[in-house]
Amino acid sequence: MVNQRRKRRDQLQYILEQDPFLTDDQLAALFGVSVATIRLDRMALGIPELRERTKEMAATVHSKLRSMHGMEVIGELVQLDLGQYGISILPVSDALVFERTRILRGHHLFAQGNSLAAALVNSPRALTARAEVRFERPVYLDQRVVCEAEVEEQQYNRYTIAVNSKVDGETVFSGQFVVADVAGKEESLK
Amino acid sequence: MVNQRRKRRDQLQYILEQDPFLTDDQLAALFGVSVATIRLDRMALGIPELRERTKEMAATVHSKLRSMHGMEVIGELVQLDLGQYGISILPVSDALVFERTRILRGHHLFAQGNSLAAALVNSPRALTARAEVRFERPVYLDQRVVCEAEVEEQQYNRYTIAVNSKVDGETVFSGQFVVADVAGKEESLK
DNA sequence: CCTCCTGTTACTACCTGGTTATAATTGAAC
DNA sequence: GTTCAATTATAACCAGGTAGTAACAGGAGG
Repeated sequence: MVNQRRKRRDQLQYILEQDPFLTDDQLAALFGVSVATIRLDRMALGIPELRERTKEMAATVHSKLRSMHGMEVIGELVQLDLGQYGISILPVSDALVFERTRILRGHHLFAQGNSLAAALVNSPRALTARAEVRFERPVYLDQRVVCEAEVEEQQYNRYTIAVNSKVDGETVFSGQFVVADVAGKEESLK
Repeated sequence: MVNQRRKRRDQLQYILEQDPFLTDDQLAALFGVSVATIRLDRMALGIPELRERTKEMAATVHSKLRSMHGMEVIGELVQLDLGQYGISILPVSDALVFERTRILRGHHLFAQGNSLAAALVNSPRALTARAEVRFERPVYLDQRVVCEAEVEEQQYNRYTIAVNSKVDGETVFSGQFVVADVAGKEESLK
C-alpha cells in the first residue's frame, strides 16, 4: 500500500523530469488514480504546478541565453593582469561532454584557452590569428579545468600567448595562440 | 489618433520582446490604457497570451537543450564519407559573435572543424590529440561557414585531417587536426 | 446641426489548470 | 470488526486569459 505510493511518487518525479509539460489530468490518467491523488503526490514531492514549472524553465533559459550572449570569456575569469597573465576556471557540465564517454569535447578546452588569450590582449578588437594546441589527456564530466595563459612575446600588434590547462594539477591541454589586435585596422568593421 | 495606436503597438511589440513575462494587466498600466485595448493590440499583432508565450519559450528551449546535448557535430552535416571526407555548414547566429564587432569568435570555427574531423573517424571514441589552425579572415554575423575536412593520412589509430572553412568561396579558417581513435584503449572509460 | 466611423472601454459569460479545505470512502492490517 | 492511513469527491476560489456584445467619445463629412 505504502509501497505503491512510494513507487508512484518515484515514477511521478522521473516522468515530470522527462516531460515537465504534463497536466495533473494527464498524470492522473497515466497512473490510473484521481487528480486529487496526483496533487497530493506533487505536494509531498514539492513539485510546483505546470504553469510554475514552465514559467521557471522559460525564465532560467531567458537569463541563460542572456548571460551566454554576454559571455566574453568561456569559463570563470579568476585572475587577469592585462597584457600579461590570466586564469580562468571551467566546470565540466554535462552539456559539454560526449554522451557516451563523458569526455569533454576538445573544442571547449580550445574555447577556454582562446577566450582567455583574447581577454589578455587589452583591446576590444583582439582576434586570434593562429593556434597550435595539444590535447594531452581526456577531461571528464564534473572535473574543473584551470586554464592559465601568459603573454610570451609581443611584436607590434601581435601577441604570442602560452596556454596551459590543468585538472588536479595535471596538464590536460596546452597550446600557443597568436592574437592580433586589429583596433583601427579593419575599415570594414565600421 | 491612428498614429498613437501605431506607436503603442510598435512599443508593445518591442517591450514584449524584451520581457515576455508581462500580463495584460501590467501592460495596460504601463501604457495607461485599458486591458481591453491591450488585448485588441495583441490580437492585431498576433501575439499570444502570457501563458502561451512562456510555454513556447520553455518548449523551444527544452528541445534546444536536448538537441545541443546530442549535437555531436557543430554546424549542420551535409556530407559525410566515413574515414575520408565531410562537409558541414555553420550559420553565424548572434550568439556566436562578439557583441561589438559582430565578428565570429574564433573557437566556433575551431569547434566546427574539430567536430567534423572527429565525425570523420568512424568511432565512438575519437579524441582530438593535436591541432594547428590559422584564422585567415574574420567571419561576420549572418554569414555561412562551409567547412570541408579530408583525411590525409592514417597511421595505426591516428588520423591526420585537413580542414578548410570558407565563406563565399574565400578561405577564412584552415588547419590540421590529429584525431586518435582510442576505442578499446582507455580502461578508465568503462 | 446631425450622422457616421473609428478607437476605446466596460461588462458578462466562459475556460484551463490549478489552490485550499473539508468530508466521504476504500482497503488492508491488527 | 474496528481502526487508521491512503485515496477520492466536492465545493469555493484564483489568475490570466478568450469571446462577444454594448456603450461612449471625438473628429470628419454631409
